[in-house]
Amino acid sequence: MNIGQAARASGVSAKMIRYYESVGLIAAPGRTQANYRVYDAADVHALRFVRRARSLGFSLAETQTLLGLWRDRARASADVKAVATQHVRDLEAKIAELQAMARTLKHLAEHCHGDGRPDCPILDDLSGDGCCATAKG
Amino acid sequence: MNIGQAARASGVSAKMIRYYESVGLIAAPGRTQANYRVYDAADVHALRFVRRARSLGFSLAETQTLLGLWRDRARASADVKAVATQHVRDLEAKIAELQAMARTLKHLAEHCHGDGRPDCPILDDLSGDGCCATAKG
DNA sequence: ATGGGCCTTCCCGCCATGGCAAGGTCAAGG
DNA sequence: CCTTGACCTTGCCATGGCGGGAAGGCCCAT
Repeated sequence: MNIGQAARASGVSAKMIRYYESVGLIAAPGRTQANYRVYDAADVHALRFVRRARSLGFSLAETQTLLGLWRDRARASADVKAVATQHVRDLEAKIAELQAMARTLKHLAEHCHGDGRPDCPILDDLSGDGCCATAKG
Repeated sequence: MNIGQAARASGVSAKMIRYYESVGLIAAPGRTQANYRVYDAADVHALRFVRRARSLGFSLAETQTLLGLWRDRARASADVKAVATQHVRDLEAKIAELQAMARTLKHLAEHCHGDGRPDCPILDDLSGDGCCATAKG
């Protein structure tokens, strides 16, 4: 199986497969005499694992850890759970951060006329003038 | 006012001030004979504006737009509001994406024993095996 | 033998920022 | 005057995950 077929079978682009190999996330596969990479079903399975982990927002480093645990039949599920719950905490921290931005901005936008006049509480807030309707915090 | 003083006064690092100048976000300031950048209070005000916009998650491009509107006394507040509400939509889309990840992961983690046994629904999900049955690898 | 589709490596771009290095400048103190 | 140390200058490298593209090799069908 060439890299293109593995890419189509796994949903990971050929470019990314090479990249994952280069950073040590997946092992270097065998090569043909013409130096083409050769993949098998297990490789495709691992690539799909990576794709799914990435789609859940795990970094490549975390994905590498998970891949290691996946391959380790003697793993403790607690180790997997620790990675997952830490990532949930990271996600929730990021969500809270974005929500704070959105909340502030929505509040400011609500108080903006949104017409042809130049007066704008959004710009007032950004400029730090603290003029009329600044909603900080 | 040298760049270091402007950095301390604005909360934007000297490195970033130079970067913002290089990408055209802020205008190139005057220089001393020794080629040192010279800033005044208005520059610091603009830098604080940028810092606040960045802290609300606006990209540099959006920040540039907002800076232009800020400086344009004939602006229509509708233009500002449009940038802000679009950004709110972007933020909310990102939030929804992260929440979907967190939801899935929390669900999986809840069903993981988290003990010394190797069986783990998180890995099962990532490996695409399906839900609970296959513990073979 | 030629065309096209695949493969290879290598480099550049994104975004926003930090870090480091080599050199110039300035003010204070010995 | 000279040193010291804090500051400034430019420039390059790195991050994280990709995408794009160039230049060249390989394979298969016509």
